[in-house]
Amino acid sequence: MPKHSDVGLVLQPVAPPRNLSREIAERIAAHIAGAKLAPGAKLPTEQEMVAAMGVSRTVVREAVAALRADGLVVTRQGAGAFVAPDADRRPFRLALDGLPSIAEVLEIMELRASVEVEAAVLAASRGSAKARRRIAQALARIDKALRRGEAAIEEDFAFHRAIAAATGNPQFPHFLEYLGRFIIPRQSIRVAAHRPEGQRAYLETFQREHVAICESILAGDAERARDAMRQHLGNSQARYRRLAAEAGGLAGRKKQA
Amino acid sequence: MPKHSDVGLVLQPVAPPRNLSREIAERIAAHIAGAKLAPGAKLPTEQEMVAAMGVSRTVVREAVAALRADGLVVTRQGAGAFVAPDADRRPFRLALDGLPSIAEVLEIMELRASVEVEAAVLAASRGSAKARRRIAQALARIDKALRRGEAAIEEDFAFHRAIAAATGNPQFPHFLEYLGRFIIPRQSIRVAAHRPEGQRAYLETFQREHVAICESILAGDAERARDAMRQHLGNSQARYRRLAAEAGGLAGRKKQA
DNA sequence: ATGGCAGATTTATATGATAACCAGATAAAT
DNA sequence: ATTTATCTGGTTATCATATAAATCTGCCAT
Repeated sequence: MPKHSDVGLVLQPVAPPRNLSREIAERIAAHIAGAKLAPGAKLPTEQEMVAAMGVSRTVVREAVAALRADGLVVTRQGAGAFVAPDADRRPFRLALDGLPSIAEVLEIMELRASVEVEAAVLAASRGSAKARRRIAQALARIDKALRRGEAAIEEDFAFHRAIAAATGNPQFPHFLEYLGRFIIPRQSIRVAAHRPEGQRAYLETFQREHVAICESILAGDAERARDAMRQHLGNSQARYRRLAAEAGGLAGRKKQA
Repeated sequence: MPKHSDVGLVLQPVAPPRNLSREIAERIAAHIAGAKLAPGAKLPTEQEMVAAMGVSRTVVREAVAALRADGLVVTRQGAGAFVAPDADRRPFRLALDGLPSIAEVLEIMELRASVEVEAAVLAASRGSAKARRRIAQALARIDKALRRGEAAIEEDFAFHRAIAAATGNPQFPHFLEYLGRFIIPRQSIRVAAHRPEGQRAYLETFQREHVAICESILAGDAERARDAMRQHLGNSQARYRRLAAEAGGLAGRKKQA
C-alpha cells in the first residue's frame, strides 16, 4: 500500500480547525502589537469589539480569556481590559509545529546539552554536599534498574535532574524538566527499536559515562565534569542520529511545511 | 520624590485577582493531572462540569478556552473536550512569581550564559559565512551607537542574537529572545543608574569583550570563543551584582513571599 | 481640598436558545 | 456484501439577553 501511505499528509484536515475565538484572540494580539499599545493601555470594551468584529460577546470573552491565560492582558471588573505590565514576557514554547521531526529533536538535544554541560560545571564547583549525595544516589538507582534489565529511562532523567538541582539555580532543573518532555518519549523509541543484543553493550557504555560525570562532580573537578557531560550528551546525539538513519523514514517522517 | 519611587513594588495588588474562570481552569487541570487522564481521554461535558462545580456555562467555557490556549486540552465541536495528545508539553515559563528579584535575574543570566557559551562554540565551529558576516555587522553597529554616545542596549542584544543564529540551530536564538525580555529591561536600569563618568570606561571594556568574541568566532576558534563569551557574560553578572549591591534596596526589593 | 454619594460604564456571571458538528445506528442503493 | 444516505441523540460553538459586582466620574457637602 505504498500508494496511499502518506494520504494523511496530502489530505490535511480541511482547514486549521477554524475557531472563531482563537482567530479573534490572534486578531486582538496583533492589534496590540500592531498599534504598539504600551503596557497598561486600555483595550476597547467588549461591546466595541463585538461591534467592530461582528462576533458575539461569548467569542470575545473567550478570546480575552485565552489572552489573559497567556499573560498578555489583564482584565479588571468594571474598569476594562488592559495590556499586561509584563506583556513582553509571554510563555516560552519551543519553536515546533506539531510533533518534532528528527532534526528538531536533535536541535532540542543540542540546546539541552548546552545547559547541562554548564550545569555539570556548576554542580562540580559549588554543589552542596547533600546535592552531591543525591547525584550519587541517582546513579546507584540507574545501576539497580539496569541490573533488573530495565532501560532505566526515568532513572536516567532523575540523574540529570539531580545534577541540575545541584547547581543551586532552580532555573536549571526547571528548564531541563521542560526540555525533557520533548526528548524522553523519543528515547524510549530508540531503546525499543534497538535490537536487544546491542542494547546491553550500549547501556553499559551509557552507564560508564554516567559514572565519569558523577565522579568528576563529587571530586569537584569542574573541567572534567564539563568534558564528561559534553561527551555523554554528544554520544547521545550521535546514537539518536544513528538510530534515526537506521529507522529511515519509518520513525520520523519529514514534515510537509 | 524618592519617597514614592518604588511604591508599585510595595503596594502589590492586595489579593490575587480572584477569578472564577481561572479557579475552575486550575481545578480542571488538577483533575486531569490528579485522575491521571491520558492524552485523548475525554473530559466531562460542559453540562456535567456545570452541575459538578456549580458555576455557569460561561465560566466553564472560558476555563476550557484558557486550557485550550495553554495546549492542555483540545475541543472538537460535537464530540467533546479531550486531553491534548501533547498535553505534557505545555509552554515554559521561567519560575518567577511577579517581577524578578535581583537573585532571580542573576539566575536567569546564568542560564542564559550556559546557552550563549555553547552558542559561541557552535558559531565558531560551524557558522556559515553569511552568519559570521552578520555578527561582524552587529559588532560594527554597537561601535557606531557607542560613538553616538548611546548605551547600545538594543545593538548589544542584536549582537548576541546574531551569534545564536549562527549556530544554525533555531532553538538557540528563539530561547535567547525569550530570556532577553527578562534581562534587557534590567540592563537599562543598570546603565541609567550608573554615573556617566564610570560608564564610559565600562562600555569600552564591554566592547573589548565583544571584539574578542567576534574575532574568535570569525577565526573559527571554538575554544577561544567559548572562553571569551564565558568571560564576557561572567563580567556582566559581576557588574549587575555590583550595581545591585550599590543600589541597595532601592532598585530591586526582596519579595514578600 | 477632602470625603462621600449617585449614576454611568464595564466586566463577571448566569441563562436560554439556535446552529454546526460528531458518532453510531439504521435504511437504502449499488 | 459493500458502500452510501439518512436518521437520531449528544456535544460544542455561537449568539443574545439579563443580572450582579466592581470601577470610574462628577457633583456635592463639609
